[in-house]
Amino acid sequence: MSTTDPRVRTRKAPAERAAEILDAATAIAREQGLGALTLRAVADRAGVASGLIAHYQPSMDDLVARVYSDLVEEEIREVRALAAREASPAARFARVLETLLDGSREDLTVVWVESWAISRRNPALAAAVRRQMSVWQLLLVEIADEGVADGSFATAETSAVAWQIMGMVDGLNAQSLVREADPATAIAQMSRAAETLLGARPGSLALAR
Amino acid sequence: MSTTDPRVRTRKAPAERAAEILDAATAIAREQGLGALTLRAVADRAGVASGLIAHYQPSMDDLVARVYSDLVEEEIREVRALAAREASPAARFARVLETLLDGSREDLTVVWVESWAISRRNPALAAAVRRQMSVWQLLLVEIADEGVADGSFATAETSAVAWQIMGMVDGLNAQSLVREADPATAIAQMSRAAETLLGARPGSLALAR
DNA sequence: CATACTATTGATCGAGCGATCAATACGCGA
DNA sequence: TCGCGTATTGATCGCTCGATCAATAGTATG
Repeated sequence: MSTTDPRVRTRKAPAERAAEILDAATAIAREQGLGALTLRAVADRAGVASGLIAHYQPSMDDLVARVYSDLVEEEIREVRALAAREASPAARFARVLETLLDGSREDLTVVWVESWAISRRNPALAAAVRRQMSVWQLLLVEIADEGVADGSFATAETSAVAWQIMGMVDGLNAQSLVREADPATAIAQMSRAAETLLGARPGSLALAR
Repeated sequence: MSTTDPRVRTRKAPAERAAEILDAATAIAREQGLGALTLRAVADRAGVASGLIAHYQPSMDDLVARVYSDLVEEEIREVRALAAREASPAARFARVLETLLDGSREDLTVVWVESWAISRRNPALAAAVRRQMSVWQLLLVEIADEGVADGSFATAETSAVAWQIMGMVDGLNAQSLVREADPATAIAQMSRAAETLLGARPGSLALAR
């Protein structure tokens, strides 16, 4: 029987290795949340020694912030793309609410909720959270402004309304982590609430099925 | 110069000591959140050896869950008392929303947000969170039912509406930890949204100032 | 006053964390 | 093909965590 030899080293281009490490970290965050992002966990997942992680990512705090940003950025891009396929501002807004609340993104909700707590002791993450919240809000403001422009919404405060709706959605998702609830009900109620805040015609944010 | 003698032991009645430890733990949670609740931190705060904490609280997970429950229970009691002073169901509901969103309970919001994240690795806390969420929801349902009974609200779904409003409020509070916002705006918008969901007359949940 | 009970102490264990670093060996350019 | 640069390894440090436990000393009881 052969003793387990020291690991065969495979030497890769720095950029390639860095990407692998980031991929491994991202996968862990998706599956187990940001709290599971430890030096050794990432090393195991990437199949390298722990020291190599530190070589490419001198600070774990920064890595956590980076992974968080990448994940949320991708989510925003996806949601934006889904919204863009709808014909009207009202339909776009409705699609965003539905996509965020349909329960299909639980892994991201875990990341999101953990980010609030971890931010308190990770300044880099705190900054990233603030940044990505602004990006989210901007997406909602854009659609809201379009709705105001074409007359389907009526509010002078799209910015404040966007923040409000965003907070509400986040809370409902966080709640869904603890208590299983029917997504359809949450979507329907959130849509009605959004209609009120946006000054949209009642029912105009209900999903056409 | 005298060497620092071993600590003078003060022996107290078990019930008294247990209460002191719980008080120390509660104070830490209020000031620094549930994440700061460590064996040694509680021992320092209570002025006793670390081993004594373990003597009275064999599991830190349980202590965290207990402290969480106590804090939330007290908050619910306070909010309930404030609501009870209002004359009508609509005024009571409005008072609850205002109290929860006026930004004066940031320490509890930190506890609340951390509880979601820590629950994922602390089953006792997870159970406590579910339990207290139900208590919160029950308070809202009670007021909502009273409103339906006296005709000021019109919805067949007070239970679902209560869950929804609770989630929304939690999300807005969590958001306020990261982004400073005007509480008055959040309260006004949340009230309008709640009117829609409860089937209340527009403006009936606005605060009488 | 003597004794037994137990509240209390503080050292200790094992685990996990981020970070550091000397040693090693891979692979490209000369 | 050789040698150098550096990617990579894995041991190690210092720290904090929850938990455990033998030793100690208050206090009540007889």
